[in-house]
Amino acid sequence: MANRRPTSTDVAKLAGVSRATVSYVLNQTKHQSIPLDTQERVTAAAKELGYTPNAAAKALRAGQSNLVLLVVRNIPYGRNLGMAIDRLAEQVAEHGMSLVTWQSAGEQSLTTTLGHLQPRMVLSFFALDPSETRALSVAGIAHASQQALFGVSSFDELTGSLQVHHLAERGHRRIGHVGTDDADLSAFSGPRRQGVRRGCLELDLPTPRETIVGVPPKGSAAEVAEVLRDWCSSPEPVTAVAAYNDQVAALVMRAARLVGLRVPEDLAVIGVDDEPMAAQLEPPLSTVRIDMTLLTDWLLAAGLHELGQGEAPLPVTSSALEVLHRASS
Amino acid sequence: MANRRPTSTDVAKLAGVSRATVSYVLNQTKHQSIPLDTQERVTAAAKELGYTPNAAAKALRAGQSNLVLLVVRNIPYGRNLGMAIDRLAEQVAEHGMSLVTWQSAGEQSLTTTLGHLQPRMVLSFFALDPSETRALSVAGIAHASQQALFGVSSFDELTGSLQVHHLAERGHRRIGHVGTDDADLSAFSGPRRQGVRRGCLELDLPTPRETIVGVPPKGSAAEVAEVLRDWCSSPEPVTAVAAYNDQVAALVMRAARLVGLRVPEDLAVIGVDDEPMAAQLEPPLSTVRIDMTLLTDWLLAAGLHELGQGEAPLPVTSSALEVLHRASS
DNA sequence: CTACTCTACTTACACGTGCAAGTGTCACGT
DNA sequence: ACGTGACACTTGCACGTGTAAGTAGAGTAG
Repeated sequence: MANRRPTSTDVAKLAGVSRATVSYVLNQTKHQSIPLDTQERVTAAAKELGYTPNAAAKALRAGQSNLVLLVVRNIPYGRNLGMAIDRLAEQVAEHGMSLVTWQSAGEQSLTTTLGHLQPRMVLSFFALDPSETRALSVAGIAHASQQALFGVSSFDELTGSLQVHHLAERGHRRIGHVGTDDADLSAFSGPRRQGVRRGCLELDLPTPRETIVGVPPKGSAAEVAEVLRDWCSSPEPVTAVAAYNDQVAALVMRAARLVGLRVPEDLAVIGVDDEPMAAQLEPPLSTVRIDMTLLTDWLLAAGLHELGQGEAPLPVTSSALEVLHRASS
Repeated sequence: MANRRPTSTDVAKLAGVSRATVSYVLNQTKHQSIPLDTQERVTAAAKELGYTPNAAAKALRAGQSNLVLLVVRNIPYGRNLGMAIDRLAEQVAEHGMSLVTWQSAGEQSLTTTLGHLQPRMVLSFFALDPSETRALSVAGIAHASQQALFGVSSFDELTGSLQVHHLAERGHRRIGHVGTDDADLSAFSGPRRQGVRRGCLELDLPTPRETIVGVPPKGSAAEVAEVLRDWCSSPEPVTAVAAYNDQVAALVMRAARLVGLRVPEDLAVIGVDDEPMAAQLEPPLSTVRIDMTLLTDWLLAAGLHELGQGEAPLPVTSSALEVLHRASS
């Protein structure tokens, strides 16, 4: 008892009341009348001891915690996602809960963390494993993922399609897609490539040329240069490239310089993400900006709806995406 | 009982043993001998019901949780930090715990989250508020921060100093520092600027010129161009710029182009962070790479030491920093 | 004087877990 | 026949909390 954290029993003793009274005062239980001076005695005692309720005991008693877990991947997210998380944390706090983030590494299982954490709600940017989803529903944890937002064809597919539509508007017909095979990014890279294909189909453009490169620092400009040389010297040369993201797009621009292609005259380039540095490239990079706050708002609303709070949110559709036209296209 | 998650009591009933036996089997308690067939019966029952122990009850009983909280800021961290977090999560898992991340937004108080989460250990990249530190020690939560690593003069101060040393080696004497006043980054921007000053002192260089700019997209190349024009047209012109980070450095390079300064001939530029795009800029950007994994390793070791596990780690000092010389300097 | 209501509490239980201490059974040595 | 010890369990408590149900005392109405 020398140095353990104070419990509500300690507060009760100090205030000269029973533990139940302490609980009623601190939780402001409605149907229980407590005179003001007692309330003050209790709160004073709590403050003096620096009492904070034990979260584990609270959660055990309540049968649920006050935690919201946001699941992300090791993606090169920049300030955009960071700000969206801040906003999400604030909104979660307004509901009396706390937001923490879990980043899935390769072999780590979400299940273990869920066991340790026992959150009330899980939000994720991508679809979880079936086994994980099952674990969630067994445990009675609300769950919302971006996947649900657009059904099978994910949000990322739209970005690819938008890239193509933009390039086509600028008069391009033969499109190349530079994707990536990075394992962490597979949830995004597949749909984005698919979106480029779909965009070409929608606009009656020829099937896009495609290649794969590692996201920097894995991929090198030299290997991309090789591909560009091939694409642009063919009888029907590629005149525009839709890249997996801004980093790959930067790599493509650098490769173009190596090969002697001018951007955008000989080759237009567009990325995805609007990373802060994209506008500082030479030439400044056109890109598709994803409004993360719309996505996180949707995620939270969907999660709350599953908890029985609030309406089911309307689909966000394309309002979360915006093509930023800069000098590279 | 229709649809609640199974408890160890349910497992016990199904296996035809007492709850204690279940506990002994599942926790593999050493000093308790249980015949193999009973063990199998219990594990089979647990699997059949999909039993996972209730984290809250476990934490309550044990007096501590299995969670490690990593506190970060809304910083434009790229893949570097992401990979370091992955690694950290793995190491934490080896100690039977789970890692979650908390991102501090402006007004959010860490204390509330700590109350909801009750982690066993808190790791942070920067110094916490005194009130937060106090809350941690009252609650008996181990805590390690990068601040402790270098005492008052933080790690980030070294980056600034290294930038100057590199530029001086390349023959530059009049250095300019382009910092930032972004509130989220104040923990880093102050020390880095201080480091640049210290570097100049150490090498007997003139006091560096200094300016402040918003990190993109807040800051614009035009305003930086204004400053550069001033710096480079003075009788003792600035010939090299140490930028707060790569994003600001990119802004500086763009501004240089606007003013007609060639990089690196007229103006050398170096950043910090080695963001993936830095190498794709024109010219490729010199930068100071921070080895995040060394930092997170240190953090974890320090935290474990506070928990009474393992030795106190040795200071990392400068081995975590590396100047990457590219074409911009 | 009795019955009843209202206030201001207190008592007591339940949440699910880990583990110390206890219990019954059997084999073995003397 | 009688300890003795090993085995294979079970019983029961404690962790800190929220809250339903109970209660003592004061006040009020009949």
